[in-house]
Amino acid sequence: MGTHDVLPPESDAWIGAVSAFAQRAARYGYGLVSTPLFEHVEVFQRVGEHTDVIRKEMYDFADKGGRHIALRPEGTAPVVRAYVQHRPTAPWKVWYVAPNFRYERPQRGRYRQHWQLGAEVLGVDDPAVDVEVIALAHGFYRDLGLKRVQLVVNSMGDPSSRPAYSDALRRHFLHEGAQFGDEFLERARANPLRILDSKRADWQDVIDHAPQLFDYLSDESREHFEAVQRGLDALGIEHEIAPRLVRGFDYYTRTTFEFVSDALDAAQNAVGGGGRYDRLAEEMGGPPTPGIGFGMGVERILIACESEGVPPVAALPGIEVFVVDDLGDASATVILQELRDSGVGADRAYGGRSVKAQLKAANRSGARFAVLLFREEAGRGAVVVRNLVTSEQLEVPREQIVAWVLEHREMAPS
RNA sequence: GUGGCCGUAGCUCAGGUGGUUAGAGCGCCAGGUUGUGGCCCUGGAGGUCGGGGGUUCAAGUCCCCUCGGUCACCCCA
Repeated sequence: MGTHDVLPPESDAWIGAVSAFAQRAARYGYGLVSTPLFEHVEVFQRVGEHTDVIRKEMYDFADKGGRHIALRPEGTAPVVRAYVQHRPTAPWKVWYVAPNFRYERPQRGRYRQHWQLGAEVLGVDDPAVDVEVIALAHGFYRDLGLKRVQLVVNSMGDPSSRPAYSDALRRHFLHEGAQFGDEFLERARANPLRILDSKRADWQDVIDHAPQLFDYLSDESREHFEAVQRGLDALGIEHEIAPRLVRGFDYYTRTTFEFVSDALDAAQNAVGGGGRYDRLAEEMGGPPTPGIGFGMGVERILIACESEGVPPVAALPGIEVFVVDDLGDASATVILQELRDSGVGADRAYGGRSVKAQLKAANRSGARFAVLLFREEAGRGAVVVRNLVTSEQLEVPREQIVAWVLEHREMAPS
């Protein structure tokens, strides 16, 4: 099916990555937005009829009411739809973590269902927000400890400058690429920008000699792009200008960017990307509203983290105490609840197994202490505490066990 | 959508040219202490050999179909 499950303990890395992003996004004033897993297909068709995502990767179907539904293939369109629908006051700064679906053959770093972390800002045209959004993504990669992630940026121009460039490109490709067959010519006619980012070796020569987008930028777009670059420079964020970076969606205007990792193998090396989409809200029936955002693939980020040897760590309590029960009454249950209520990670074995087997489980749990409940000590109102690291053992009054653990949990390295 | 490789115990894998009860390591469970883990020793559980069909006296081993996984192309997160 091209889907996959995420199980413990690997899922700890997911919690680590998602919470790191949530923390950073919150520091920038972004709130969480959650949109449905599916939308009317029209919502996604705004991303561009000539894109692969729409042409061949849409996971769509008819529901029982005959509606044409599509599972979300990307994160921006639903967020813009929600903006148009609810009209929150600008600037609207939101982040999300959500599954995306694309009907394509899976391979390493590419899945039919994959998760994206992302952020969007609507209602602001200021290049400062372009810089902020890029800095947010950049900072997140740094939080994770990724060092082999590079930023590439480009400007797609605005609606006033794009048509002239598009025409020039089309003329170039139709003239120089006649030998490449129908697919090339069709793309050249319909959307010549789509050819620019092709990785096909036999097309490269013609692409290399294509007209440059920079030569067609309007003054406004040029100034905007330069302001973005100045902002990145001021933050010390290294970036490379990639004149042929056009990205996979047709809605982009002006700033586009992509983060690539050389820790990932060749083709699937993008760990995040995004750009400005100043016309999208209007195309969805809302007021003219500039917007910018990005999406990052969680699975790819985790592959990159693994490759760089920096797996994200979840800030969650581990098991500190393991209760070994030789009484068979409710004592273990009560002590466990007291410990857990007090903020202590505590676990037990089930099924009335032998003390030996329970201690084996205690050892496996990683707990530093075992609390053993025996009839003899219980008779004088006490329990046995065993340090599983040092094998030291002592008796502690039953009613003092939680206090004892709270007092000793920070001590002794385990 | 196109192409390559692969599918044997929970995991990683052995199982020349088809031939009696399909194996190993790790993991799991139990015992070696009457109430005690990690090391060690002993034993045990666990497998429709992905599924279906076919060839054959006989198939995990050959053929076909199918499902699944994986990698690559296109392109992207």
